Amino acid sequence: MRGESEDKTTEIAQPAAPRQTLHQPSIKDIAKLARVSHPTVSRALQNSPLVNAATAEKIRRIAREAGYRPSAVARGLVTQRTRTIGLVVTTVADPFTGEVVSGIEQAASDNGYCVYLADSNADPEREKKVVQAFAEQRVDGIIVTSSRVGALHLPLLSEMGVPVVLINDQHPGLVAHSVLISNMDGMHELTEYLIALGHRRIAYIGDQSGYYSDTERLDGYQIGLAEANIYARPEWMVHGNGKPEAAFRAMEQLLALDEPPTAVCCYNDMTALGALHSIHSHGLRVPGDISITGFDDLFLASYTDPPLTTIRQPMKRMGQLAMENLLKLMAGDESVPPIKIKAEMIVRGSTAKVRA
Amino acid sequence: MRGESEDKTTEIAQPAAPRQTLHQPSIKDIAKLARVSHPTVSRALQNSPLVNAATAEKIRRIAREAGYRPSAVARGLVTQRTRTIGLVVTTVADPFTGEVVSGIEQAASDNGYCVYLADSNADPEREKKVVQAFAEQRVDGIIVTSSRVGALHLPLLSEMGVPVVLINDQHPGLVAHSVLISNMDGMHELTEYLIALGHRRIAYIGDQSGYYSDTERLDGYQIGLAEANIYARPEWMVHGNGKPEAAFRAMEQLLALDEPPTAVCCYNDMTALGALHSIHSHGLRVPGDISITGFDDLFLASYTDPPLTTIRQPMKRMGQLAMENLLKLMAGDESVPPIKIKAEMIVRGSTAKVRA
DNA sequence: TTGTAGGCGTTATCAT
DNA sequence: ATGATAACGCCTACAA
Repeated sequence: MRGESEDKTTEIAQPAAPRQTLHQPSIKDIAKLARVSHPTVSRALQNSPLVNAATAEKIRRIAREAGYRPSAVARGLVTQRTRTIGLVVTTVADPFTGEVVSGIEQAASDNGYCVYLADSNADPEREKKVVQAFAEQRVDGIIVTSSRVGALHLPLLSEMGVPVVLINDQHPGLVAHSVLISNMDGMHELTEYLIALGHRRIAYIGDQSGYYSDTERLDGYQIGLAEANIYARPEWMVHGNGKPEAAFRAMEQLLALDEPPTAVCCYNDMTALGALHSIHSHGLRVPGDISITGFDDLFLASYTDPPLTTIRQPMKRMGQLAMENLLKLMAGDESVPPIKIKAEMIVRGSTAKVRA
Repeated sequence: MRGESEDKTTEIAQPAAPRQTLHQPSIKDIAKLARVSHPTVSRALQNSPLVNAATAEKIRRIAREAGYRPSAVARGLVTQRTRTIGLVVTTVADPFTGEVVSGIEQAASDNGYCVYLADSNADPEREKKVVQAFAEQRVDGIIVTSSRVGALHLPLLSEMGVPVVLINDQHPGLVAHSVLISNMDGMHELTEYLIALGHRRIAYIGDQSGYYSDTERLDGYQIGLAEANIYARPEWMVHGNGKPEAAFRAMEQLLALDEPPTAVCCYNDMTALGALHSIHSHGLRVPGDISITGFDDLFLASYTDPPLTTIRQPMKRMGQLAMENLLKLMAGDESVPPIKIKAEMIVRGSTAKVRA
């Protein structure tokens, strides 16, 4: 039961007490309750050693009882650091991105950062808008995942003067601090594996052309073939867009060839999903008639029929690593190296020896 | 080519120009450049009619050229509105949640709101922490999706004094403004459909017990059976946890029965995925030997083998609706009704007439 | 150990 | 139509 008449000091003509709707209490309210000055409250709440232990404890108790929450916006204004990062993705409604975001969020939260999420929908205009929004929110850093338009706005990004980390960017080379998977090695390994299984007619269903990850994976595929002295016939290399529907159509093309491939490397698991569908719809069997490989090791790669041989990307971990890199950068560490993730092949049921 | 020597007015002994690292320009910098006062800049940038059209245009031009971005944090401090919402999910790395988040983000962004994303990992402690973080960020509103712990912290939420919208909450009834799917109707429809196909031994693989959506779906299933005068044998009703692994085990139980079911209603698509796996591993066929139904209509439901008969939840749309409701609430509209989404059955290949 | 006095970058309320 | 001036809630000197 604290007294009600304690504000004698400021009692003189309080100009009709603005009668606020009793919002969150401010630091001054707590100070008044604890009969100390606001700076003391501030110090106590930050566990500063410069404040008497007993009063500090008392202040903390009072603050707790009053449900006091320091305003991050006021703090941000004075400290010029918001402890906030911006995260821009092409779309969260994508299993790969979802995992990455989850890893980032966790690492951010563990380190006292809040994350703004923005979905660009792969639309350059939208991406531009969200970056500007982040600038206005005065985020301390930015992470961009799998951007297909990143290059366009890197000037805009750098102009903000905050560190930027890119994950699997499709137009790399412009920003130093990124996290990426070794696309070439991964696809190379898959191709070698298929060749070891006796395959000779091996096709590749890619992403849209012009993207970095597709180019790298295609390289890995071509190198694999070249090393085995197999001529990579142009009609073996077709394009999808990273989603099943387009991959379905691409696979149809391959099946229509005079000599269809006995194995198909797909740009990613989603592409493999579409390819599987096409093959099944022709009454053919995987891996009996055709072997299929994916890339990513999405959750669903274990649950396709048959389960996919693929390359694992540690998506959650990649998110964490990106955030950790960003933390270092925000702390002023200049020597943050880009991170290259090693590809790991996961062999499952979608690949087998070529039919005799 | 603007002159370099134009700040005559303030040239007198600028105290050694703090030599800031040339951060973002402030409204005062723009004011100085435009030779007006900051309030005028503020007005011009808000397209206030109270400012001369010509000078307004000039100010806007200068601001643009200087790359000026008004600080949302300073604005938030004075206006007491951050145009920011908090979004707490159990995990983004879940296709269902991903879609919902995407819908929310889009609607938020379209209305000038930024969204904080927090991943509670289904951990009550974490969920509590993120809500507190949101409180400190002074978000204008909060959306919680599929919370399994929501009930625990609703007091905490309401204490913040901002509107809260729940999506498919597992402990409803405590907050008025939510978006949810008609679980019972959906599962009822599926059950009726299976019965119409001649099935009599129909099982149900649920979520963990105690959750609202599971209870409702179980109800729909039981009512469906009851209406057909089929006794729902207790051993037909088993529990998973919404994920494939647990569903696999649950399905194993069902297959071990003396009289295994000829059809199985699964709590959701993920559960159906596990059930499919189990059935296939026994050399049985879907729908030849057993019919299977899912719930959600995730992307992958079209790509299982066979594709799943299921109930569509318009996830993205639900996210949009939730955000739109929140916008109304934040605007002070008291009469925002809860939204109940109608279930829509999608018939695909995983269901067929019972074997003769 | 504590209190007083700025100031962070806006918007809002007065004047003029 | 524009300019002073005062908040907003906090932190950081500096003073006591």
